[in-house]
This record gives sequence, C-alpha cells and structure tokens, in this order.
Amino acid sequence: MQQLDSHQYLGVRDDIAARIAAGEFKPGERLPSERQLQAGGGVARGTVREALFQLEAEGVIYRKDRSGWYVSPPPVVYDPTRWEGFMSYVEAQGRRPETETLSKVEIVCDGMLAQIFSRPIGAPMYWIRRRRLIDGRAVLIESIIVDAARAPGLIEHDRNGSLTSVLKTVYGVGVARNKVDMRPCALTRDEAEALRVKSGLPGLSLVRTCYDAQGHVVEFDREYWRHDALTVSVDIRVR
Amino acid sequence: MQQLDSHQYLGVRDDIAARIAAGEFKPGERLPSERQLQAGGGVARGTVREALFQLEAEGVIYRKDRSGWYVSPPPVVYDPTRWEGFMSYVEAQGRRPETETLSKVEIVCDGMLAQIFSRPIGAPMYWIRRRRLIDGRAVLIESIIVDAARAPGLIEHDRNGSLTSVLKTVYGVGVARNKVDMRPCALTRDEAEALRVKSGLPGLSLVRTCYDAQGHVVEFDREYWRHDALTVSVDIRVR
DNA sequence: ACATGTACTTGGTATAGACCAAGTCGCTTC
DNA sequence: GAAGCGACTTGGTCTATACCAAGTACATGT
Repeated sequence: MQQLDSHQYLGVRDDIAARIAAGEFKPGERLPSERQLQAGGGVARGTVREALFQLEAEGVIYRKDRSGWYVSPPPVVYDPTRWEGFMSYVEAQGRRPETETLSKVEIVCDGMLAQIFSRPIGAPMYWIRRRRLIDGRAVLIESIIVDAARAPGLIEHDRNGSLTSVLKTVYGVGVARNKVDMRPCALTRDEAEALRVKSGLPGLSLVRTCYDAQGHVVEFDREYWRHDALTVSVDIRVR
Repeated sequence: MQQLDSHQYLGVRDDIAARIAAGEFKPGERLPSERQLQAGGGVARGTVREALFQLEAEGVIYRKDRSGWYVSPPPVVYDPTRWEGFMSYVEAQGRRPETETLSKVEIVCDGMLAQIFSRPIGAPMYWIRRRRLIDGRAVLIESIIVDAARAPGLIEHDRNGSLTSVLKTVYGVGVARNKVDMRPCALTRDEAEALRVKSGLPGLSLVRTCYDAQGHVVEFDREYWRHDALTVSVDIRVR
C-alpha cells in the first residue's frame, strides 16, 4: 500500500520518531500526552494514535496503561543455544534482570504432557509460572513444566534464579539438547494481562524442550516475549 | 489491561473467530465486508475494525488492500539449521512456493559489507532482491549479497531457484556454518510495499550470514517475513 | 478472445466528540 | 513519615460521519 507523503499519520510518526532520534526523548522517558501531541500537530487524536501504533509496532515506543507512551530501551540479545539462563545473560548486557514467580504447583501429567515427556498420564509434574523483567519492565512470562520424578522437591529449591542450574547442581540433571520453536504471535488474554500490555500486542512465542544425554525430556518451557524486548541470535553448523 | 467481557470489540473478535473455527470461513476465503459485519453486530465500523486488527495480530486473518479480509492459511515451519532452501521445504509441506526476482545488480562493497565479508571496499558484489510467495500470497522479501569473486557470473545462473545449490554445484562453494539473527519487527516502507501490506504490520526480520569451511562469508541474506506465515524451529546441541 | 472503460464496493484515512476506568499526584489526616 | 482520600490526567473504547483511492465486476467495443 502506497506510503507517499500523503497520510498525515505517517508524517506525525516521522515527526515523533525524529524527535526521539534527536534525543529530545530518551529511552525510558515519557512522551507528551496524546492530547498534547495532537495540539502540537493540528490533527485529530485518532491520527496521533495511529502514528503511535506505528511506532509501537516498530518497537520504538511502548505504552503503560493510562500512564503514557514511553521510549523503548534497546532489546536484549538472546541465544537459545547458550544455556546460561535469563539472569546471567541480561546482566552480561548491562541490564537489570528480575524474576517474579507467579505460581508454582504440582500437577498431574495430562495427555499432551504425557506425549512430550514420554511419561504416563497422571505422573506428578511441577508447573512454574514466572514473570521476568528488564530494568523494571516486564518483558516475558514463562510457563515451565518439569518432571517431578527427576527433581523431587524442586519447587522448594527454586529461588527465582536459574532453574537449569538448580537441576544440574542439586539433581545432577543436565541438558544436552535443546529444541526451540519460535513464532511471532499476539499476546492475548492471560499473557497480555501478566505483562500489563494491551491484548493484541505483537509478541514472540518461544517454546523450548530440553533433553538430557539419554534423550529424555527434562524441561518444557513456553515463553511469551514482548516483541520489542529481544533479538534472537543463533549460530549453527549446517546439517 | 483487563479483558473482562466488557469491550465490545473483543466480543466481535470472538464472534468472528468462532465462525472461522466453525468452518463458516475457510483458509483463503474472504470474510464479509466490514460494513456487513457491522450491520450484523449492531456496532460502529471502527469497533469492527478493532476486532479485525486483533485477529490480524493473532495471525488468524490477513487483508488484501481494498479487497477484503481473508482467513490465514497455516504457517510453514522453517528450520534455519537445515539448508534446503525455500522452494524445497515449502513444497515438502504441501504448499506451492514461488519466487520472483525483483532486481539483481552488481554493486561495490561499502563499509558495512566490507566488514561482514572481510573484503576491501570497492570489491564487486552481487545484490539480489526477491519476493517469495506461498500459495500465491507474498510472504517474504529478501535481499541477498554474494561476493562476486566467489561466484563470477552468478546473476546469469540464478533462475529463481535455490541460490545455495547454484553456489555449490556451479561454483563449488559450500556452506558450513550459518548465523541467524531473528527479531520481531514492523514491516515498513519498502518491505510493506513489496509485500503489499500496510506499513506497520508486524513481521519477522531474519538476517542470515553463511560461512564456508574456512570461515569466509559466502552469502549475506536479510529476510522480512509476514508474521503469520512461519514458525521457526531450531534443534540444537547445547554448548 | 481480449483489451478498455465505467459503475460500484472495499478498505484506508481522518475528524469530532463522548464517556469510562485506571493511573497519577498532591493534600489531608492520622 | 505513612496511609488514605480525592481531584485530575491519561490512555482506552465507542459512535457517527465523511471522503478517497485502489480494487472488483461487468458491460462494452474492437
């Protein structure tokens, strides 16, 4: 669809983007309110919002509900082949990581999990839900399933740190292979609420299945990231 | 932000989603026009559009400019570690791949490319731009850079097929390592126009650097995908 | 058969106004 | 100083309307 210099909202977009690029608004800072931006440009509020949505989709700005629009900080780089855990690689990039455990419960293996873990239906499993933050901003929520038989009492040991290091040091369960599925998605309902974003915001869904040396599934992890919070980088030998 | 059953547009969204799930509209089919959907639900057109945007973000539907809204076909699975090329893996999944070459020209190496390829500035390079389609729908555009010294006359050989296989069979240049960067992004300006989508639609940016056995860069490839067209799946041994 | 033109439909953009609920922030009270 | 309250601001939702340009479908002319 043509983006000639018609379309006011693209003009407004460029205007705001230029002001951000010029350093008038810095990462983490709040933009003027929609009604102020509107007055400055002599356009309707809907048009200003259209421009803001563009910039949001581009990852340039993000919103806090009923608080305002903010300039996005740079994304973190994530390498699924490195198995360090969120806390360490975020810190290594000079950012401040945090983890909040939303829930941790023991569940029983249902049909889907039975297939993934090759365990009988009804076998005990741990289910941990966490929210992770960078520099105080919620960037992802994750849902982790671990076979309780492999790590009895795991949910007592978990202290918002690296689950994989707990599995290795406490239970001697190491990860040898890693299957990662990535898919652009929309953050809906639960995810959107947990990340405090508007339902429908684009995100990245990341499903990781971790295997030990014997090929047994150790951990099954489903993550939902804000789309503007990360870059995925994979370095591999070609098969 | 709360998604109680207030919010008409979520109700409209659910209604349309249910009709799609029920098979009333099948993949590739066109939905009723916005004005028809509006009349059916007794809501303003803006509200209907809000619901359609949600479904678009979720990858359930997509739009053809001024033609209508269509039900999305399922995404293809893409494994960056497998080096088969678009044509073969799309076909293997029972879909119809097409490639259109938008341009192929010889350029000279600039600063950025010099760094990537470890070649002197001014060295000749080939630059190929392509659009690729699945079942007649444009799903990605790519921009490929190849060192002309490694593959003299390459742009004559290229027939919209697998470039990598041409490199291997004609020039004996094989790919041994593969670095892939992925990042959710917005499709803007050029990409949006080439894919005939609205600027700002979420997409996936995929940058691939291919190395030969000696560690030299063979090919540098930047792809922009529609967000609803693919799932990335990586299977790796942990370092 | 194949262009060509034209009437019509469609989504895209834009305006203006309204109301709401969740934040923010300063003031008061304990 | 902390807690609570209330006025105010902010983005979120919704309506109604208007016009445009690109796409579609169909009749027409060659």
